[in-house]
Amino acid sequence: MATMHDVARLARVSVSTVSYVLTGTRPISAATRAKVLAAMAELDYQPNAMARGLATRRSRIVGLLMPMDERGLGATETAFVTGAAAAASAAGYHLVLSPVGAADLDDLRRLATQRMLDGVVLMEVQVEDGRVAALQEAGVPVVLIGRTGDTTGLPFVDIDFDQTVRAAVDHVVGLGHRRIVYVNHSAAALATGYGPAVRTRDSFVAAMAGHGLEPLMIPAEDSAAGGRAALSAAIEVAPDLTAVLAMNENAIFGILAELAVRGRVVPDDVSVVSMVTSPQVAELAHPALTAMTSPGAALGRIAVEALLRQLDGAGGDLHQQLLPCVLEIRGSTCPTGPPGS
Amino acid sequence: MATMHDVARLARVSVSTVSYVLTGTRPISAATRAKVLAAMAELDYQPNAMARGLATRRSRIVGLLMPMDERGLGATETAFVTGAAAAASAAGYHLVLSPVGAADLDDLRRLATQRMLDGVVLMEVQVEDGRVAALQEAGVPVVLIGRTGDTTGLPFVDIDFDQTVRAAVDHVVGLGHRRIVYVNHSAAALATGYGPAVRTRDSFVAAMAGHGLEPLMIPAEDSAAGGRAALSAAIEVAPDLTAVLAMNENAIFGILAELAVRGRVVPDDVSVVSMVTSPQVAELAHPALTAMTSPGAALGRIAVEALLRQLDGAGGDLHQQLLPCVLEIRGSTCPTGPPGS
DNA sequence: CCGGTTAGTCGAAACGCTTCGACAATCCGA
DNA sequence: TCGGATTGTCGAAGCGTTTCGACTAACCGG
Repeated sequence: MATMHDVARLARVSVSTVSYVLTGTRPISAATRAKVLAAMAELDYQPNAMARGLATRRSRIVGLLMPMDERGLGATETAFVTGAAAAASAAGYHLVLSPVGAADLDDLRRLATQRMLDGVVLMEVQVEDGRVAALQEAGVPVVLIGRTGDTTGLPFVDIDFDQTVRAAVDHVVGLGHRRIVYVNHSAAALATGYGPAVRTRDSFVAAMAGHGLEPLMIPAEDSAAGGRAALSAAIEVAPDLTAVLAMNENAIFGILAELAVRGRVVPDDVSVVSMVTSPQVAELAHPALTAMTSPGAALGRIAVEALLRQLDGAGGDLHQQLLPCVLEIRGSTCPTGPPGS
Repeated sequence: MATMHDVARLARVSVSTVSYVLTGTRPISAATRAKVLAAMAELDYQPNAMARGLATRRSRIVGLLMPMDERGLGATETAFVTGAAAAASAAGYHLVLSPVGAADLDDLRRLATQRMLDGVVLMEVQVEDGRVAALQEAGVPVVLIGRTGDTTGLPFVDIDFDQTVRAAVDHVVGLGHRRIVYVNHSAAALATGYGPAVRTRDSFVAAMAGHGLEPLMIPAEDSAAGGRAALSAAIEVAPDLTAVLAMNENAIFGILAELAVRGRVVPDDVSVVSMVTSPQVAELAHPALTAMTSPGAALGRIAVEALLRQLDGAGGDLHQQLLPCVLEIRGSTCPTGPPGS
């Protein structure tokens, strides 16, 4: 635990000189710099992060705020986290994981006011999200993964759900499908204004309308059982369906199971596309799922990078970005049979 | 951003008095305490975490160190993370996620010497893991999730792989199966001494021997494709196999797919048990998988709690704990048919 | 009624860094 | 050759806490 004092003494310079060598804030002669660096190496010196943080009023820590209520994270959210952690670490920042729900605004405020976090990335953003305002009041820079209803002045990165839904719809319509059902997130998610749920619903309606088709959406709990129930419900309403798009990472396996039970084979009888999915998950099913593959880790990375840029004052332009999901055709979709067959 | 000075001035007491009210280190009269608390409330005061950290030499931050090389985290590891985050947060600590691989020991040393972390939880521990020594040299308290080969003096929490494997083997043997193959993690994981891989291998051999059966283990890459390949290999060696135990969370779906392709139905022809798995994943398959369900979040929680206890000096006893996986019988296992049929 | 605790408070010195103002020495163009 | 920049270094004042020693006033047993 050598301190700067020790280094200074050993190098026979003043403490401030050591500091300048470290931060490059002022010019230092090559000779002195060498002496100081040698002393540092000899003492195995590492600056004390707390002291530096106190003096600079910057902790070099950013927070990743996510509600951790229910069942933990899906594969997609996990990718955000790892992407964010990697980006932070690459920039010499630390990433703290704060399980602070949309509910406990007081916890959030406390967290924000402690000045331990230079900024935060907010995950699982609701269309109306009190956390954003709370953080802004506390003067903590924020970047959203996802977005609120009104995004004016708010930096965010999100999946381009509209593009995603349209691409998926276009894909199956292009294959000849007409009777298409969209299995969304849960009714509860829809009700609380969970962005991905409401946005995809709206886009689905619009996309189907664009093709002159009737939109049929069914919400599903985020579990295999939920998926089975949803598919049963869908078949009830539209026995003649030939394609299902599913948003819900876990539900989709239930959907496949229920289709199998009912003797409808994928993709011959029913085409299935998984909506915001990692390749690994898509490969789990058999046949492998045609999917809109999510930008995953990139989202987390970009969010953190935007946040750091904002911190480094470079600021200027507001970072608002939508990342597309890209269609990867695997084995779960195919053209409809000849009409009338 | 009120400071302690502001509070002190408003309450007409000295700074140290405010501090004593906050920390309870010295007796304070009820009247003064009330004044101080009122002032804090009025100013919306929150202690500055950095300053406190500097003065106390304790950051109230613990690290979760995990290599984030490959494909990110599986569902099981994700559960560790969320469990750890929740536990830290509940204790008023912060949890930083540090993607520091087993390789970059220098990064680790730097991290450790910065005194930003009061202690760390180490994930994905190898049987020989240089990180442990590096951290101990730096004087940073550690708790492992997993364990090294020699655990003397090292606090850890791990899954009881021996119990898990035995329970799974006993289950299928009890159902009448004799020709049983174990699909392990990848050959690479085995080679680098990844604990779960080597330990389950050994336990499997022992458990099978205990039943007078021949152990057959096949490594598999951690992907659906890996699982398919592994099952093909298994059938090559043991065409008459009737049960497969699989460790590999992703591979297992490949195994199921390959079985389906080969016309072997689960569970009638082949019983399958998934080895260290979350219920959600087990429910994804159809039929739902009989599985040894992993302690998941509990592991992360317990690790952090043990670490914090260690930090609070309570210390004393070394925390070494193995958590069992519990067998949950679902649809993927059943008794063998009548002999000779 | 007196010396010794104890309760309650204060001031000042850390903690380990950054940064500002000052100062000496060197440089350069006129 | 001189005066103003520039370069390189130092000392000291923070940053916002905790904590130690000291002090006062009240308390208590003998």
